[in-house]
Amino acid sequence: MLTIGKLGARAGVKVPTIRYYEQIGLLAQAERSSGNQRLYSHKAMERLAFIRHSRDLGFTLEAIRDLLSLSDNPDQSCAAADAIARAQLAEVESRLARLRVLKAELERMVAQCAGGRIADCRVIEVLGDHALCRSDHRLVEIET
Amino acid sequence: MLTIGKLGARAGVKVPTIRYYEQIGLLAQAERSSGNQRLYSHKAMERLAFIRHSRDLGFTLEAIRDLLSLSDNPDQSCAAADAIARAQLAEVESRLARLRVLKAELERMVAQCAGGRIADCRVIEVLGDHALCRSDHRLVEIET
DNA sequence: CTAATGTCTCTAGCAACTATAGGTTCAAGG
DNA sequence: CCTTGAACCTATAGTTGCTAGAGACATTAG
Repeated sequence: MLTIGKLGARAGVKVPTIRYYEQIGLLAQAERSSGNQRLYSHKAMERLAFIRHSRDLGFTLEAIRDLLSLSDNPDQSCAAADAIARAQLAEVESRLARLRVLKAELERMVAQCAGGRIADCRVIEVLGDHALCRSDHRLVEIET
Repeated sequence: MLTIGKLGARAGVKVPTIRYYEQIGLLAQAERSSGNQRLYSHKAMERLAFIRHSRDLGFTLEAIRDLLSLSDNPDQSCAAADAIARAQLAEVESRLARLRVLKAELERMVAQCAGGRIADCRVIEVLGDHALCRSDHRLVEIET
């Protein structure tokens, strides 16, 4: 059995984060030692590694909660797990698209800054007037 | 003069968000009507548009605070504004790089799922075992 | 045995909003 | 002129995913 510190070191998760996961019910309440310290089995470590890995891949804790409950029922269809992963992929793709536009805009802003005074600076100008942007990186429509 | 609702509609910012910006001092306290309702000038709208646009481009409120104080003092050098934009660009580039790795990993995961039972599900399996991943996306920070 | 480290609980804080409750003001229809 | 309903007001609490701190108890190395 592992103490919480060793578990954290092994799974790459900070100790308060493990306690937080237990608090929100993502991890079951850990066994306790005679001195009331948490003790973890190898199985608990696998579960934590699963969570850690999913977080690395950008899944929300809510999605991970669903994925965990799926993996606890191995006889169900995996369509639900597949759907969660696909949704995450779509989310990542949309973020990528938006960031690419943003990067182009920032590069343009930086390239055009001639190093003069603020009054001439395109950074301020571009940020103050959306019409000066080449592309529409806005996420929400403006109502007039 | 615009009421807060019209200002929000025009600038594409929700009403509580505008009040929040005032509360944290990003916007000055608005003038009030005889009935104590906030009233905004065209100038206030430009400032809000500047904030909105900067948020769209991924600047934090702290960076925006700096940019605003720069644009309020137009006779300074624009080196500071340029530095903020450059830092933002570097941040965006690193986020892009990380998201590209995630996307590849998610695509691989989803593509391998044969659609059977959870017990055979590649998605669950990969999430549980980082060694099945092609890239070490774990070394990068989680912010996406 | 003692000192250092690890662990415990509890509370509060972070960004950047968003939501709710309970009240006031304003503009338009009858 | 009056009423209705939308828009406004304040204040507080909730969101996500942790992180930090305080003060007390447990364990371990020397």
